[in-house]
Amino acid sequence: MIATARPAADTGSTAARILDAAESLFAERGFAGTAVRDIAARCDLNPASLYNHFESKQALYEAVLARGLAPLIEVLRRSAQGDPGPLPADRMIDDVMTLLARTPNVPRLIQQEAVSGGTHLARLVQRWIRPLLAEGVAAARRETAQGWDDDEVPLMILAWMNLVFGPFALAPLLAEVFHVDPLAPEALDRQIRFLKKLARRLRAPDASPHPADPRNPKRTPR
Amino acid sequence: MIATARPAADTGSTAARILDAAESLFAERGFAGTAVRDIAARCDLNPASLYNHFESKQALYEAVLARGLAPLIEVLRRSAQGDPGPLPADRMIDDVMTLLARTPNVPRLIQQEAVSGGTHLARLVQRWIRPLLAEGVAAARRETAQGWDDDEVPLMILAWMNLVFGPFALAPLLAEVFHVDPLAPEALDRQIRFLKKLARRLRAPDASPHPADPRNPKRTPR
Amino acid sequence: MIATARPAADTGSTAARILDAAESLFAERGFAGTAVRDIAARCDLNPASLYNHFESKQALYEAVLARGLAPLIEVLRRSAQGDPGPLPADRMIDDVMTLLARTPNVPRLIQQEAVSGGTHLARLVQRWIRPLLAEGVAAARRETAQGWDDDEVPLMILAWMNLVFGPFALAPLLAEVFHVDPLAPEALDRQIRFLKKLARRLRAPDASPHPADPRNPKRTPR
Amino acid sequence: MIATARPAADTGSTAARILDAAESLFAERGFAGTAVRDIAARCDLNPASLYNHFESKQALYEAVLARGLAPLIEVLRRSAQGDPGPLPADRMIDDVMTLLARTPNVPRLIQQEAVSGGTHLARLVQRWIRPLLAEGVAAARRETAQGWDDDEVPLMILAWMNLVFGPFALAPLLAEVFHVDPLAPEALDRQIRFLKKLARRLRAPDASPHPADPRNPKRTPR
DNA sequence: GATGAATGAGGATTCATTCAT
DNA sequence: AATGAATGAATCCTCATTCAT
Repeated sequence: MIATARPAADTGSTAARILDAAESLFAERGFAGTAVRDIAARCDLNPASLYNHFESKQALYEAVLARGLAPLIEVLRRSAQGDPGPLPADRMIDDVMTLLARTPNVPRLIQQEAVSGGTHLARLVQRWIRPLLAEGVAAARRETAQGWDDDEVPLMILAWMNLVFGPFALAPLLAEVFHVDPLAPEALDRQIRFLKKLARRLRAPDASPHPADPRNPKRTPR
Repeated sequence: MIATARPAADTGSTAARILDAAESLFAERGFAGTAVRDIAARCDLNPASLYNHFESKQALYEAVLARGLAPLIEVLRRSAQGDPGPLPADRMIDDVMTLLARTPNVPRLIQQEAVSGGTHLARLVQRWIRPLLAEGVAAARRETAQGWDDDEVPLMILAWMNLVFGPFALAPLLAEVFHVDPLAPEALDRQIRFLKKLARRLRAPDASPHPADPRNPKRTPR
Repeated sequence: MIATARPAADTGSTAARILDAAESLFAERGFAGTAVRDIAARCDLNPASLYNHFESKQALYEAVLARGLAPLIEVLRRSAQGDPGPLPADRMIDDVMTLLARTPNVPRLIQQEAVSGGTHLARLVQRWIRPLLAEGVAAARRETAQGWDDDEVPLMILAWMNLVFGPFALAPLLAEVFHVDPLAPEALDRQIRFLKKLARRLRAPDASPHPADPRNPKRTPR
Repeated sequence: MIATARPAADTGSTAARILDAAESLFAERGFAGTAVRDIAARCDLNPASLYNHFESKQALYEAVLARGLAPLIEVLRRSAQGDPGPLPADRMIDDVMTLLARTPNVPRLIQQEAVSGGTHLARLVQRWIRPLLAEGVAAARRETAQGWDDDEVPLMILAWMNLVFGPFALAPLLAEVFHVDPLAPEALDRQIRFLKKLARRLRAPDASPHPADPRNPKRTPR
């Protein structure tokens, strides 16, 4: 099993309890795979009651996205706008990963939507992904400017999006493969350190790849 | 819309036509979101006919996975076992990306499953992901040995998995954001070149641009 | 058509209305032959509504059996435990037949199950038939002790089971053959009198069968 | 499990194999509960092939009934018409039971139909039950004439029908209850002896154990 | 005579949603 | 705000049957 975070807040309003239940289920099973009845069951509610708080399954889904994505954008914005400091990328990694550690369902929700390309996607992109990417572009330009062409920036953004979201989105798979919880604090710490190291290397100019490649000295022809 | 490849197969056997239709739909909408009726409609078949070829929706789904993943593992294996040559990672990137360009649904299928953590996941991992990772580990160890600790290897594998699958899996999102088909040949070429450059940099020692860099840069109080 | 009794119950709760509809249909057509949709139609309900009251067709079927068989067992028990009196069998026949006259579907349900030997049978036997037979055995032993061996008791029980249930279970056939309703009060009265007479004869020692057997001893002329 | 008889004849024509498979399945599960596909599977045939031999499921069902019932009527007729002998009922019991022992599915088929009262019933009655009863009436009149009123004859016929068919029809139930095969030779022998004893007693005048017996013995107040 | 593939009708059940209470 | 009951649409799947091979 995977740590699901956001544990105590659920004792709040009914709407919040519903959002929590819905978030985890949507993250697990996607929109189509989640039954309203199951959301209701998870917060000890009659399915009908749910409609006192949200107009429809669709509306609930969008509320879940909004609640999950707003803080992410906010963090990105603040992280990008703050005092650049010596290592802006490092701080951004820290900030974003720290946030995602508390809302690990968010990357899964995005991934689900991104893969699906359903009707929601256009809206998702318009309302959330674009602002999110805008922040990313600014940061990326500043950070990885060394040795990267302009038309490589989108690829770099996409790469970082995958590098950052991936470990969260694939958490169920990783848990199954390695039998450890990839969302445990120490695992996340390791991931953060790894990402920083990675960022450092990407910032560097290329290593002269194989000057006199000791690894495979004599290219034996076949 | 996104290029879906495998166009000519439609003229093949009925079973192949069903697999094609199912693959694209499962990739788009996931298992739960795909209706058997829609699969049938997409290959001009009565839903009942489908059951002459596959025992159930579940069995069809697994056949889709098998057909999609077997070549991927095969390519990885061959790419890893072949003559290493001077730049094994480059060749692997070439091989894998070339294959995925022809079967762009496969990464989406994996991503869908990986995120969901459903009942299928355990089987998927056991039968497909583990062999796939095994090949990856071998390659990664050889390639990225310079300057990476042993316990960073799994993270590196995961990172590459995300870097390689990501552009395919998120193709719908990218198409929505950039209004270009990320699976078009030139886009893929650019992606391949980008990944190779990335691999080269990761192979290099750190640029260590900030020699006196303490571990945690979050000094600046907010 | 055959009188189906239990007419007023329709005004009862929805669950009771469903049970009534299901009982008559299961009795008529058996479990497999009965469509949920038909049950729903018979009580002016949407098929889906039915699932608000019973978990499945199977569960509904079992509820029907329970409702029908519990009173039968109860009557048998009371009839057996009561003051034996001079003619216990007669009273038992009265009691059981009177009950069955009000729930004529019950013998048909049992017969359907008994003949089929399906999956339900084992449960039916365990929960209902065994207790039912237990009462029967006690009664039979007391009643028909005269002139019957111990190992004939099970056969006697079975015989009476057939004699008592048969007229109800075969009611549709009898109606078709004789063009009268075998469940009409006067028909049932005649049946009860017949069974009592039969019981009386079975209690007697054998008639010296054919003392000086001319083919047909005393052809009492008609 | 219950002995199903008719073992070797199946090596005959395909049609006979189909009839055998259909007979046992119809007896087990009734008409509605039996799938053509299952009949086909039981005789290692493609469902489509079945239609080379029978026009429809319905036609197959009727062929099964015809094949099963014709011998029964024939035996009854012969048994009734033959030299009456000293104990005509005994010989009839012998004949019928011996036949049914070889075709134990027949009583189950009749019972299934008789209970159901379906569309087939009318035809079944017209073509098979009436002739069958006609023979029965003749025999019954001759045999049990002593001490039975005219209007009791139908009841007597029905009673005997239940007594004779019951043990076969309820075989699955009996097997479940007593954990013995009620169709085993020794069980059938016992049954035959029991029926003969029963017939003898029914032929006798009442034991009239309670000379001053009021109609309703339920005197004892509770 | 046998079969694989195809199909319209119907099977039970689940779905999101509504509404009176 | 909460719920039990109701429902039309849709779910996956099975059915008896047909037909070209």
